[in-house]
Amino acid sequence: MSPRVSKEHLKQRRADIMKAATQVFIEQGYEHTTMKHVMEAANVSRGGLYQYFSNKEDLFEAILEEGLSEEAEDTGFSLEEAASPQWTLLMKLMFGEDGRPDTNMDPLAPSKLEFFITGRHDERRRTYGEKRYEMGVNIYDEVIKAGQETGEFSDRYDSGLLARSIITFVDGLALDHAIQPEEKVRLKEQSELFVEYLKMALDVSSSS
Amino acid sequence: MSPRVSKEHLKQRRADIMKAATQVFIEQGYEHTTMKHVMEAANVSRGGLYQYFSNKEDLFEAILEEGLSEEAEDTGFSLEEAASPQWTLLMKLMFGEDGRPDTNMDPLAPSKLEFFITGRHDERRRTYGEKRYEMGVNIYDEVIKAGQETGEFSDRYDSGLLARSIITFVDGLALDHAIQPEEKVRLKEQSELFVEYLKMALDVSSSS
Amino acid sequence: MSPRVSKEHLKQRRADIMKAATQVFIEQGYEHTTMKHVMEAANVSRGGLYQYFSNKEDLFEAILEEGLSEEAEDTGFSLEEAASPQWTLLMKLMFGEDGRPDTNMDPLAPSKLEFFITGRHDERRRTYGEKRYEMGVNIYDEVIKAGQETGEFSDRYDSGLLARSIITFVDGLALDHAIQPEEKVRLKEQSELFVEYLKMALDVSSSS
Amino acid sequence: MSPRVSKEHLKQRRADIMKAATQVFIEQGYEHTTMKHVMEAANVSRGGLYQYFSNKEDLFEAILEEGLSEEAEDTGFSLEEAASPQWTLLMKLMFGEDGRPDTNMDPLAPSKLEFFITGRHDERRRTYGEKRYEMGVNIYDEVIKAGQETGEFSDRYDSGLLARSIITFVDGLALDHAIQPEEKVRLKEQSELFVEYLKMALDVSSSS
DNA sequence: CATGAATGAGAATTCATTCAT
DNA sequence: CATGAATGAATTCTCATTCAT
Repeated sequence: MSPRVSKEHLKQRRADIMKAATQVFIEQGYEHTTMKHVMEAANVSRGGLYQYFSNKEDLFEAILEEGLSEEAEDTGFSLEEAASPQWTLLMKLMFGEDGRPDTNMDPLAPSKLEFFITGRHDERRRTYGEKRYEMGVNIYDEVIKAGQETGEFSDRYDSGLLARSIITFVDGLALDHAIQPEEKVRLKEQSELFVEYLKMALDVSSSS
Repeated sequence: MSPRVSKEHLKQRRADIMKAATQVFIEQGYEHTTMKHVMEAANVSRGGLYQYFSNKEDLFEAILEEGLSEEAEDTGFSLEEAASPQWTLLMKLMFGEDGRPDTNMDPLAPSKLEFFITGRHDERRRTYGEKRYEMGVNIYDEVIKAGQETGEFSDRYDSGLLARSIITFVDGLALDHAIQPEEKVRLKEQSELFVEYLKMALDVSSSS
Repeated sequence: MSPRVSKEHLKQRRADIMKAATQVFIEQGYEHTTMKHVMEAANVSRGGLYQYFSNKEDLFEAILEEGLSEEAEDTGFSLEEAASPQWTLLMKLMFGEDGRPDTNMDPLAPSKLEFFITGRHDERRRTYGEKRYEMGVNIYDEVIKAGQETGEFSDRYDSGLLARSIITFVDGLALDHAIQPEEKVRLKEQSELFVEYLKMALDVSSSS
Repeated sequence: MSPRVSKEHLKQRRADIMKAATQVFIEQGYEHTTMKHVMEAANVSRGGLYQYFSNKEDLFEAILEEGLSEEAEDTGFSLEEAASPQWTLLMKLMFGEDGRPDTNMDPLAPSKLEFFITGRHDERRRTYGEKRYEMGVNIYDEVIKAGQETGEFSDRYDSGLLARSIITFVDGLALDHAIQPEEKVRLKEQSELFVEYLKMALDVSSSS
């Protein structure tokens, strides 16, 4: 009656496939990745792969969701550090735990962009993309709003709009970096510049 | 046996195909457009199409180039309006002839992003993309540098970096707008906000 | 190490699977039914299913056999009602216990037709189909022959041929009904008409 | 401007493919025939085949339609032979030009049955099947009705019902013959018997 | 030059069946 | 016996590109 292979094992297998697939997506991009690539990278048979994911889209979305929940964990953590100023929070949100602009980018980002951009005419994908966009906006919006309420930030600009501009910046950077080599885009410097933009818009003192 | 069809005619035919193809690319996106779509839209036979463009990539690049030269014309025009302040020029560069943020976007932009992003692992396409990026940076760079030299702009920030941040913003906006409906992205407001960022960074007085 | 599960239990399980499978076959047809459908309907694991039936064909044949033996029981019963005229018997054979044309059809009939017709090039299936056909012919043949011998029926036509024409009619009706809605085929009326044909051919007085 | 290959050639190619496909369908049946079989039999490449027929269903329907129009031609011919009694017409309709029961059957008939029976849950196919059934009924109905009006036939039974019984018989015979060898079904004799049924039902004198 | 039929590589997906646990 | 993960053969369909006419 009990399953031959433990639930753990199943989860593990699934996770393994996703891990291998992630690598493939990073290397080949979303469109150019075929299920065969994944099969080979994950060392699964065709049928085996389809047992876990019913198609490429499904597989990719699973990877996206995973990324999301990981982020959420990280973020959740951050938000608990209650006392810290909203500005610190904002920086952590944008640049990860150390809150400093750096040279790292999510290596899957280009494929994500691909996924959403090539699927922009697909109802399902579009909706999904919008949901994600909204979530992204909301996270930043809340932090900014909080800062504006406590007076830490100027409320000269609408928090939602500022939040959107952050997303725009992040997406634009991901896009450019997907195509240009790092040194052309100047990832870190641009990030620093954008932080300056934000400081000015929020009246955050430079010393922060 | 002189050519049956004049060079003019050929040029015209080519232009017609490009025009029709542009529409198709706008509607279907780059990846999802097939040569058949183009054939039908342009009313050319398969062979005919391949006579003018040896493949889809070639066709799309021709359209890109055309767009570039048109822009260049526009820009060239602007640059001749010598006396105007660089700020005005900058705005015209970003938002077109009237120099004001608006709701319009290049309708082909999403497909362009697609083209470069799905082709990021292709040597040829990548190089081409880099060239375009560089050109974009240069145009903005020059205007900003000019403004900084005349003292119209503060030189607190590196002109190349500022130029890049404009590109990042424009690309990010195009990307988000490709996926989200206009009202979610708030195209115009974001543009206005970004202009504020720039004003602050360049010390341009708000009255401009 | 006595068997953990009683023979009874096994039989029951088998019967349950067959019952569930029958439903599936009725709803989906033979070809379109997959073992997965059956698994789910019967609440058996894949392996479990294959323990009882080594493949889809096997499973379907089991169902067919069951149907046959049930019919045989019914028929056997009928035959024991010795005194009744052969005509009554014939009608019971064709239309069930009440011996009257009606609107009911074996809901599995379409799938049976499918089974035999798609498998007509398969040696095994073909042989099986022939056996069944022969059995069907024989049953009717015997009754008609009996009637002819007692003088109840005219012997103008060969009993085997008449028997075959009954099968042809029944099969034809099943086939048409499988595809057409009842009202198009006029199941009951056609049956009544066919009974008239038979009466005429057998010289059975209309009052019967 | 003018097509390289004449329209004739095209039509010919299409006809050739259909002819080859018909053979394959006859030999393998509808379900078991794959596009690859057809490709090989017709000596077309995959793409070539799909240029003419967008899938197996489409191909088969084309063959069906062709058969229909051929029949219609034949029938049209028959109907013009005005003076002949309706009975003769009826026999020609059932058994072809010579109007006599024989041993021939449409070799594609089994596949047709397959097509409709396996597709009985498909909206499109079902509708198509119903249309064909109706057409078949109508043809017989009209002839019978005509005969009844001129008094050539008894009008004891409803012409529509008689027409249906003919279809039922024809379908039943096709079905049984698809599975049984000819000698088991006794094609010719059954046909003769059915003609007797009809004669009795229509009061057609035996000498006809 | 133009035409469009033909090609065929490749991608996705489905399912019956096996087999280690 | 039971389980269900794994397998892989088979099939459908798409499309960029070529090439004979």
